[in-house]
Amino acid sequence: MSQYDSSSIEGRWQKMWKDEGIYRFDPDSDAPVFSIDNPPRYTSGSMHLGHATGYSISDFAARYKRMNGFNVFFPLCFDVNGTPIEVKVEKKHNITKLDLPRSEYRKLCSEYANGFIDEMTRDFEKLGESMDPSIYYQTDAPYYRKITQLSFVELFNRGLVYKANYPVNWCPRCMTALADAEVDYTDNVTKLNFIKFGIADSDESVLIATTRPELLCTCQVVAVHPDDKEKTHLVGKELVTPMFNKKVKVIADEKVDPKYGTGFVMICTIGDKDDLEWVMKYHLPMEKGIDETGRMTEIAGKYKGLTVTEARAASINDLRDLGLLKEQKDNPQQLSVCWRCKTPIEYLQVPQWFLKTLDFKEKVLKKADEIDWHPEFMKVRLVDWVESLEWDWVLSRQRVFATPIPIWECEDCNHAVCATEGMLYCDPTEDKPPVEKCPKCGGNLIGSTDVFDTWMDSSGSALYNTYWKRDEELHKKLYPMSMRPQSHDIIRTWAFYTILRSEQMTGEKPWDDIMINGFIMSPDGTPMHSSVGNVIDPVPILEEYGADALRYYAATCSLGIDHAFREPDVVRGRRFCNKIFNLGQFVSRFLKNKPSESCDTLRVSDKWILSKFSKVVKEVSAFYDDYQFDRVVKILESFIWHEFADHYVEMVKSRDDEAVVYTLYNVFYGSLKMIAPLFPHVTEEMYQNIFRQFEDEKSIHLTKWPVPIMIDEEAEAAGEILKDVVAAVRAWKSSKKIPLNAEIPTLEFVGTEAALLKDAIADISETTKASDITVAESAEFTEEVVSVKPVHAKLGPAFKAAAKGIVAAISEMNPSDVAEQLKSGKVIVKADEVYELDPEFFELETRLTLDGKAVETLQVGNVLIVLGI
RNA sequence: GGGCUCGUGGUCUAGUGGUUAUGACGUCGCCCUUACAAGGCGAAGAUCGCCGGUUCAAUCCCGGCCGGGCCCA
Repeated sequence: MSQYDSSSIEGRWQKMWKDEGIYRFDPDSDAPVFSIDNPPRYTSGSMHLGHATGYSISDFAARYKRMNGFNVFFPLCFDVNGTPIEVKVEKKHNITKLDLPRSEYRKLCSEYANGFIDEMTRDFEKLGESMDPSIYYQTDAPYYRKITQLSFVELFNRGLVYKANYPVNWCPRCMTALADAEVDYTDNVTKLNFIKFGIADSDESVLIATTRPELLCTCQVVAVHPDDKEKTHLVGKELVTPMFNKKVKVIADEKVDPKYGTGFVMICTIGDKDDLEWVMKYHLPMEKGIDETGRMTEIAGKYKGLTVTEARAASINDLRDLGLLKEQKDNPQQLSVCWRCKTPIEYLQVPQWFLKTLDFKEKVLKKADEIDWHPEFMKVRLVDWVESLEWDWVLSRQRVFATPIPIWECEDCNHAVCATEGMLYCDPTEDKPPVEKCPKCGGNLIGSTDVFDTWMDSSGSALYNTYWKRDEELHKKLYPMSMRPQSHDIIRTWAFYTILRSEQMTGEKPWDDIMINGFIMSPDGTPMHSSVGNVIDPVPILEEYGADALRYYAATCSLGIDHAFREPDVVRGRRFCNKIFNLGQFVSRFLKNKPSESCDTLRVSDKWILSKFSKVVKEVSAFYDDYQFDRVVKILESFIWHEFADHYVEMVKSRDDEAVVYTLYNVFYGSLKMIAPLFPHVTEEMYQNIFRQFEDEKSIHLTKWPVPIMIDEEAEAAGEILKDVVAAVRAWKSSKKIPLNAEIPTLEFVGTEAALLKDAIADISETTKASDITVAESAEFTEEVVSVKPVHAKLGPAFKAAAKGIVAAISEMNPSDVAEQLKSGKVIVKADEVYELDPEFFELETRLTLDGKAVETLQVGNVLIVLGI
C-alpha cells in the first residue's frame, strides 16, 4: 500500500463482500432483528444522484445495526410495475396498449424493465450498499403480486371494497384512461364566457363566468367565497341554469377566488380538478355529460352527439341569441392534453373499485402516533393529509402492466365474484373464475381487465417482507419491521397507504421507525430536471472520487430537508478517506503485535485521547441510533482528523512504548469501526492491512461495535492544556521561522492549571524538543487582570430589568478595581442604584507577566509558557 | 391558495433564549514537520432574509412580509 486510490480499493472489497456473502439475513438466528422496509428501486433506467444518497443513508443504518449484533434484514429489491414503464415501452415500439394483446404488451414491458435490473444491481454494489440478495424481490413477480391480491381478497370479503363512478383523465381520441403522468400541458387561450343565471323565484339574475358553457347541462351547484359580501345573501338560495332551467343551490366555499370572473363558480360534473374536489366534498351527483368518444350525452339535450368543441360553439351561439351571453374575454389557461396525440383530455366518469379509507382515519392516525418519526415534524404532513381526506381510495386503474384485480363480473347483473385465496396469484383476463356462472343470476362471468393502483402493490412491502401469509412463524418474529426509509414527497402515498393497509391486515403499525430524507437538488438549489438540463450523473463522481467520498456527502445531508448537491463536500470526503488511509500507514508501524487487554503505564496524553474516544463512542452511537448521520460524520471527522491525527499522533511520534501501542491500536481500530458504516471500503482496506492479522473476523463489517474504554475527566483537562501548549509552542516556532523539529533549551510553565502538566513532561519534551522543562505553580510573576466580564446568564435571571444597567456599569469599571474588591467577596456596582454583587456574577480574564527578563512568553488559558531563547 | 419546511462570512453549512455564533470550500500569509502538500499552522471575512412582538436578554420563541423546496388524491 502506498497512495490512497479509491478505484483500486473499492472494487476489490466489493467483490470480496459479494463472494463471501457477508450481508445475509439469517431467518434461524436468535439475534434481535433490525429490518428495513427498503424502497424497491424503480426499474426505469440509470441511477440518479438522489438514489445514490438515499440508499446510502439506509445503508448506514444497516451496517451500524449489523455491527451492534442485529440480524439485519435489508432486501435488494426492485419496483417493476406501472405507467412510466408502459409509456417508455409505447414510445420505444411506437405502439399503444390497444395495438396488441394484453399478454404480449405485458411481456414487452416486463422485458424492458427487467433489462435494467443487472445494471441497477451493479450500481448498488458500486456504491457499497449492503443490500441482501438472499431476500431479493421484485414487485411484478407472482410471489409479490400474490400478496397484493391476497390482501385485496380479504378486504373484499370484509365488505370494504365497493364500486362507484369516479372521473379519470380520458383521451377521447385514444379512447383510453390516462395516468396523471401521461397528461401534458400546453398554453392555450380560451374564452371566458359571462352567462346570465336567473335567481329562482325572482326576476333578478347574476352573471357567471365559465370556460365550459357546454357543461351547463351538468351544473350541480354554484359557489361563492364566504367573505364576498355582495354575494353571500344568495347563499342557500337557488339559481336557474340558462337553457336547461335546472335549479341549483348557491353555496359558500373558501376555495372560490372572488377575483376570478364574476366571483361565482359554476360547478359541473365534471370540468376540471376543482370540480372534482367540490363534487367529493359536497357529495354532488355525478351526471355524465361527455362520453368515451368525447361526444355529448343525452343529458345535453339538443347538443347530444356533438363533440365537445362543437357543443361549446353551439351553446355560445344559442346563449348569444337568447341574450344570455353578456360578454366574452380572452382567458389564458394551461390545457391538459394527451401526451401522445395532444388531444385535450376530459374528466370522464367510469366505474372504479374503491377501498373504504375514510372509516380508517382514526386508526391510521393512532398507528402514526405509535411510529417514531425521524424527523418528528414529518408526521404533521401525514396527519394533515389524513385529516383532509374527503373520499375513499380509488384502487383500480385501466392499465395493463400491473397487478390484475382478481374479480369476475356477471355480464347480465354486474354481480362481482372475487377470487378465492387458494387461486392466487391469478389473472382474470386469462384464468377461470372460482365458479362457472354468476351465483345470483347464472349469467356469464367476465374477468376484469382493471389493475391495481401501483400504491396497492407498494404499500404491501411491509407485509411481504415479513412473510405475511407465507410463513406465520417468521411473520410473528419480523412484524412490525424496524424502519422505513423514504423521501418526503411520498408521505401521503407510500407511507400513508402502507400504514393503512398494514393496519387493515394486522391491526398493528408496519414499522417502529420511519426515516425521511430530503431531495438532492442541483448545485444552485433548484430541482434537477432533465428538461432544465441540470441533472447530475453520479457515475462520473463515483469514478473520480470513489463511493466512500460520495457516501460522505450523503452522510452530511441532514434528514427531512432538501440539499443542493455540493461537490466540494465529496472532495472533502475523499480527503477524509485519504487522511484515514495515511493515518493507517503511519499507525501500522507501531502495531507489530496486538497489545494486551489493559495497560497500566498510560501517560496523560494516552488517557486524554482514550477518554475522548470513549465519549465519542457514546455520542456517535446515540446519533446513529437516531439516524442523525450528519452529526455522526461531524463528530468523527473532528475526532479522527483533528484530535487523533493532528494532536495525539503528532504528540507520540517519537514513542515506542507499550502504552502508545495500546492506545493507537484501540483508538484507531475503534475509530475505523465507527466510521465503517459510512466508509465501508477504506475502512475494510485498513482492517485487512493492519488488524486482520490480530483479529478473527474476515471483514471489518462483521466486527463488534466499539465500547468506551475509560472516562478520565482529569486526564482530559490536562490533555487539553497539553494539546494547547504543544500547539502554541509549535505556532511560536512557526512564527519565528524556527523549524518545528529544532531543539529549544528551556520551557517553564506557570499558573494554577500548570500543575496538570506535571505528568505530561515527557509528552511535551518529545513534542517540542525542549530539553529542560519545569512547572511552577507560583513564581515571581505578576498576575494582571486584563478584563472583567459580567456573567449574563446569572445577572439576567437575578436582576431582570436592572441587569442591563448593571452590565453597562460593570463595563465602565476598572478591571483591577473589580479584582481588588473581589478578594473581599463583594463588588460594589453603581447603576440605577447601588448593588453589592457576589463573585459568581463576574468572570476574570488574567494574564501572567514577567518583567525585565530576556524570555518569550505565551499565554494558553491561564498557563504562562516561558520559553528560553 | 392551504399544510410542512428552509433562508447564518464570497459560496455552502452546524448550532443555541444568556461570554468572542460551528465548520468546510474559496482567499491571503507561513511551513517539505520521522503517514498525508489530496497535508500542517495562522489570518481576514457574518447587521444570523426583512419588519414587528414576547422577554431583563432573540440568530433561536410568536406574528406578518419577501424568497426557495415538497405535497395537495
